[in-house]
Amino acid sequence: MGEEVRISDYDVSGGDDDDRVSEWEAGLPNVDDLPSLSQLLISAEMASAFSITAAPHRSMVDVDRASRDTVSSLQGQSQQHQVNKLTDSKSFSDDRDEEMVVEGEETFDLTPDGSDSRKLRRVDSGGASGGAVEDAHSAMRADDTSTKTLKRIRLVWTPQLHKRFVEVVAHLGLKKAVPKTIMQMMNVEGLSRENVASHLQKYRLYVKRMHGSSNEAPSSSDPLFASPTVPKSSRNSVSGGGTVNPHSHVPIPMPYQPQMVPLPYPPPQMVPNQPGGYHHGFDPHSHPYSMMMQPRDCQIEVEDLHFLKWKRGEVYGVIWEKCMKKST
DNA sequence: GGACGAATAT
DNA sequence: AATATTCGTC
Repeated sequence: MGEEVRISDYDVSGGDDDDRVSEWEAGLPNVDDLPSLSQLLISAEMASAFSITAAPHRSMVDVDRASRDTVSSLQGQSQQHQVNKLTDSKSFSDDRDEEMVVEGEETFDLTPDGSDSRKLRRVDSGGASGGAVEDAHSAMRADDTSTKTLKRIRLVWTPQLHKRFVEVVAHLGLKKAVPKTIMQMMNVEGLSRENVASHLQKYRLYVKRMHGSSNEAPSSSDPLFASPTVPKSSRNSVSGGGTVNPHSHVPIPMPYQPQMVPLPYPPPQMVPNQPGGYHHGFDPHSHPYSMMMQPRDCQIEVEDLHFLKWKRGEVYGVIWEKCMKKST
């Protein structure tokens, strides 16, 4: 349902764009209607009062260059921007007890330019050199599917991203949690299997390490471990609701800052990065896999997971939840 | 040949 | 330390 929208959003086939461009151009004001760029729009007094100086004259070349710079910088920054946005937005966590307000449309997007970036990587392992510099025009063209010269930039696993990762791994169980599956279930645009594999490797090491040291809560040594979730009890079979998730291991979170704000799974989403036939991210009807751990506050651990059904970006129901007081 | 996971590189 | 890349294996 949402998929078609996404697909059209990322449609890069030329025809439609041409129409829209000409439509857009038709709506532009006539040259005669536009004031000269050099024309003063405010009085001289006003200008001096606000220390406004006249902008230097700009030629078409300057304007063109500036717009290219803007485009290329946007392409370069968009990923970091997205990541930062995720990091910043929820800093004021207000924990709701019931009534988890979740914006179903919230979506991760790590794609630098909104188009297929998964294939961008190492197009030129040996050659390297002026890829990004080369043809500015091709960079501006909407159809970038052939010019994959952008290098995938280093992914930062924000607490939000990691949280979703942990949720998915917990849902799958450590056995079925393999990179590709995780990647698909995380449903994050621009997230590659390699990204997940690397993170998963670290995660497994962490789990192993935690398993060895019988005690949970590394406490003082690792302040980042102030995780609100439950590392222990991954062994005991899940009480209540058993059928839905046979392996509802309580996830062992990695040392990241606690994330109190529930970050919902977005509705299944077309991942434009996926090659060819992959567009079925996940079917929400047959797989109500969305779940989240939502610690209320520091005193409460979440024993089991909250499973939510998603449909058209809305929560249909909480299947179960179970919390338990921390014994301290 | 693709996916996985461990080893290794950055 | 975190993440990416390589490489042997299935």
